[in-house]
Amino acid sequence: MQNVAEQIRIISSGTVEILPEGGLEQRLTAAVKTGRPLRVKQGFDPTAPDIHLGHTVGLRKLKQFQDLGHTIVLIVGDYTGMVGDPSGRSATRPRLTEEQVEENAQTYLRQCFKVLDESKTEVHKNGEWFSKMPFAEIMFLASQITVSRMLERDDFDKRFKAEAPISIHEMFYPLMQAYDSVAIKADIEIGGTDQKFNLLAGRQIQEAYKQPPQIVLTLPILVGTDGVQRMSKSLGNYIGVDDPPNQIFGKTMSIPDDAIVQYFQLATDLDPAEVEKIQRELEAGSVNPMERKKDLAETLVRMYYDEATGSRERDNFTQTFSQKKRPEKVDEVIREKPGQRVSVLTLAMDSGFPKSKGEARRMIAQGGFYVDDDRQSDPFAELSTASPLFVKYGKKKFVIVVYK
RNA sequence: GGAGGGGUUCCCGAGUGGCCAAAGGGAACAGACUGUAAAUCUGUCGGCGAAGCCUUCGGAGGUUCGAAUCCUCCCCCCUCCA
Repeated sequence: MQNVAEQIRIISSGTVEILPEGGLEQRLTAAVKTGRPLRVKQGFDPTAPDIHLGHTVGLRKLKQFQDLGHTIVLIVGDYTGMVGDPSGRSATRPRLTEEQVEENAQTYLRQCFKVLDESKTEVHKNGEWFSKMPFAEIMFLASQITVSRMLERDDFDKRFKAEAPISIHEMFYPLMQAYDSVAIKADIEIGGTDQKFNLLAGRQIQEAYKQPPQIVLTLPILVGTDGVQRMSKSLGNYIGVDDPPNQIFGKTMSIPDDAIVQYFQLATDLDPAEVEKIQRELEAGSVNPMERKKDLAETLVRMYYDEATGSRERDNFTQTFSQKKRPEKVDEVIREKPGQRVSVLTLAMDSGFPKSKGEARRMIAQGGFYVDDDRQSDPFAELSTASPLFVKYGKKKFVIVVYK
């Protein structure tokens, strides 16, 4: 295990807050002295099984802990998932079946292990303890926190002031998450800044159970591809670690230029000094943001695939969108068609892209439909079906239609 | 239990008898431009066709020449009082 100062340097990089001050140093010192690694916890809801770059901010922090020899404990919130973290608009979530939870958890974990080392990760479902918890215990838990304290939590506070409904069971969410820390004897829990309240509740509940309160470490929230709202699956502005390489590359290219630096900071392993350099370049306008964004996109593809794929996607993107040439790989569809000719409109439909004929007509009318690199603006023009037709529908959709 | 408010096209949200396939915004998509699937500007944005027609405004009925708009019943959501 490395010396304490070095560990602190690594761990605290990129964090927003570490509470309480000095607590981390104490724990690490004790860990080094006794040779007992720290238990570092993070939980997740099994409701949305796809992890995206936003999640990787935390996961990459966990990986750092792991590399320093500490133990990572992931909590699958099958019971907390029944409540749903009350941050969204809907207070209650549909209850998932056990199989769904299991399936989501497996998918989720598989993706987590694109970042974390599976062999050094401990995984628990919180149903392990909550399914057996007697009511008396629940009452004890609930007695540890007051309503007014609960109302300090940002979203409760807002909803309370707005006279929006807050269900009692929602207030159990922080308590449950807190109890998870008791159950697994967490030394540290990490989460996004939005998790601060829940993380601190963990400290309080651990004390009630006569455990040393965990260190709380918060991390910045990554913005989504829209550059405004937090990255989330439900907002549809996410880049998933399971996305195919061209998607990771393309979606990254679609983030606003302003977000480039933040992505480098939070989603890649690029040295902070390098990131600063990029920031200065961009601010000074001495570099084309597109180039830096391509660097970013390539880096991300490399992280979740490999080096060759990264540079291949870069070339492919440049070729397809800057030079408007055909992409490297184009799928083929085969259609039955008697006779030698098809109308442009039929071909558009046969490409499989339009949701309706109206949409296809619009696309053609707007000049977004190409066959063999020629723009087709007349839906009734006829084309020969003798050879395969290379179809470009809009700017991102390509296919080769073969008639037989 | 009582009183009141509400359910509109992907989302938010206007519309209270015909001019409504339904304002406005967002998202999305296309085009132009460009240094990008950035930004900006313009356009499109229920379905099928040439004009026109068909389906849509929580559900089922009804009034009317005509309803998202009025009536009846039902379902769901929210707020307040108790």
